[in-house]
Amino acid sequence: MATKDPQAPHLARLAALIADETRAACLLALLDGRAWTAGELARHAGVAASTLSEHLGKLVAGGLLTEERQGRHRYVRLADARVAQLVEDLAAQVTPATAVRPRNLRESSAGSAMARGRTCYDHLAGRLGIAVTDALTVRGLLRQDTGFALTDAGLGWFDSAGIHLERTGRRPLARACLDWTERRPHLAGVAGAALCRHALDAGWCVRIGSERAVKVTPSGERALGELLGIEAGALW
Amino acid sequence: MATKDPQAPHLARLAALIADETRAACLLALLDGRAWTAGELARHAGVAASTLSEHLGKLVAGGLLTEERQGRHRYVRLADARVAQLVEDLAAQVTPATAVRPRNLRESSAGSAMARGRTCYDHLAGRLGIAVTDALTVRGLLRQDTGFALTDAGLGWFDSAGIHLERTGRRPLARACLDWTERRPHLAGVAGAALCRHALDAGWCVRIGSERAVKVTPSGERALGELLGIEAGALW
DNA sequence: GGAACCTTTCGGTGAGCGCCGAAGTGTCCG
DNA sequence: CGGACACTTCGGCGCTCACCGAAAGGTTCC
Repeated sequence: MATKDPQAPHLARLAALIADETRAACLLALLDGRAWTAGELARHAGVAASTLSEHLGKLVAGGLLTEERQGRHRYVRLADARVAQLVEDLAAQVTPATAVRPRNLRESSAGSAMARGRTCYDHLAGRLGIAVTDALTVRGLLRQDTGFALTDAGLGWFDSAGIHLERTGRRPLARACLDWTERRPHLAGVAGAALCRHALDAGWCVRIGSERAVKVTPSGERALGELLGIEAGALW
Repeated sequence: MATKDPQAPHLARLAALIADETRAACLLALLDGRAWTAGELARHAGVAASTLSEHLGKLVAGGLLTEERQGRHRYVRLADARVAQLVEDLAAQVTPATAVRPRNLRESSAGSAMARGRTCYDHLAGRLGIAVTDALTVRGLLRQDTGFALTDAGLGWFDSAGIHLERTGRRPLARACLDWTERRPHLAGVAGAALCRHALDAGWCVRIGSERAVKVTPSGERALGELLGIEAGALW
């Protein structure tokens, strides 16, 4: 019959971009939301620079990455929030099935820093992200029982905290993103991104090293306690 | 360095399952939410039965499909709503980039029936799905401006319409699913599934042939008009 | 201009995988 | 019991693609 859905080739091509271990490692690394150079990614993935260059060509051509050339460097980042969401969703689908266990102390401590707090593209994740999401929920600022949306009180909270929510085109104000360490949804979307940016700008938390992991500062603990009633214990 | 994210191999393996055109065609066909036999899928995809058998083995082993043997038939369906969502999300990512245009009259009329109304795994999609979602929104039953969630009035509406919403484990009551013909979100999740099931049970709409497409019946037009104020014109 | 550096292009190699047809297993039905 | 049917297993073929090293193209800095 060979009817086949006309979407099938396109779907397969998109999945094929992610179906290579080296490219997958690049996409996961780029989930930190920042731009990496081709060389950094090559070292991270453990392949020759020439090999990685070809991979980047495919990912850019496929629309998953955007590039920005600066001098002799090629900076590359995830194309947009939709791509980030896609990679997150795929990663979340995979984690429950085959639990990722650390094999040595180094991985273990790096893993626990990631589990404590990290960025997930442009919003907060890990126990930190969950703590914030839960605090918003119990205070009636975020509604999770019938879906996932900010309440009117929630809009007011962002306003009074001085965090501006730009109602841009298609991106939803609030969206659930499945946390792959906590296995529960945390806040993403415009509000999640704005909150994360504010947290970094205001020094509530800082990045650890050059990875995705973040840690809460003393002033951040104070701010989260005052604004959301989060106790320091919830962040460990 | 060869550090690499430990998730990378798993992510790549999952994507590889979808990265084959024949398997992608199967997954898209199975988006109708029903169980297909191996033979049906082989004919649909245009490959030998032996080839398809191997594909099904991989998809089942990978957790994307579940199988149910009945006599000499092997029935197979999407494993759960999460898998369906994943396939939908990938398909939605692909469609905007390369617009799928019908090439002949047959595809075109089949396409327009699909565009008018169809099921998307277990909920309504196409102009029908959008019309329902919009009607819920303008009546204050569904909130889309700050996320995507039913309102308290919305819970009451479902109750008074006699549609029971089972608050099961992890699945959200309401979730946005991007419609790939309308390019806008429609209602998915527990509420979307319950509404679709009720619409089929109550004869509001019926399936066309053996595909995903559905059409609204005269009694369905009446019911949608009375319960949600949807005019018949919005369904064409 | 020359040296160091990042990236890209190119040829060649090897492994993986989708495909088929033929043969085998199991089920249903007359 | 025997034939039709649905599916699976197996061997073999051919293509795709990730990988590398060597060489070339640009950029920056001295």
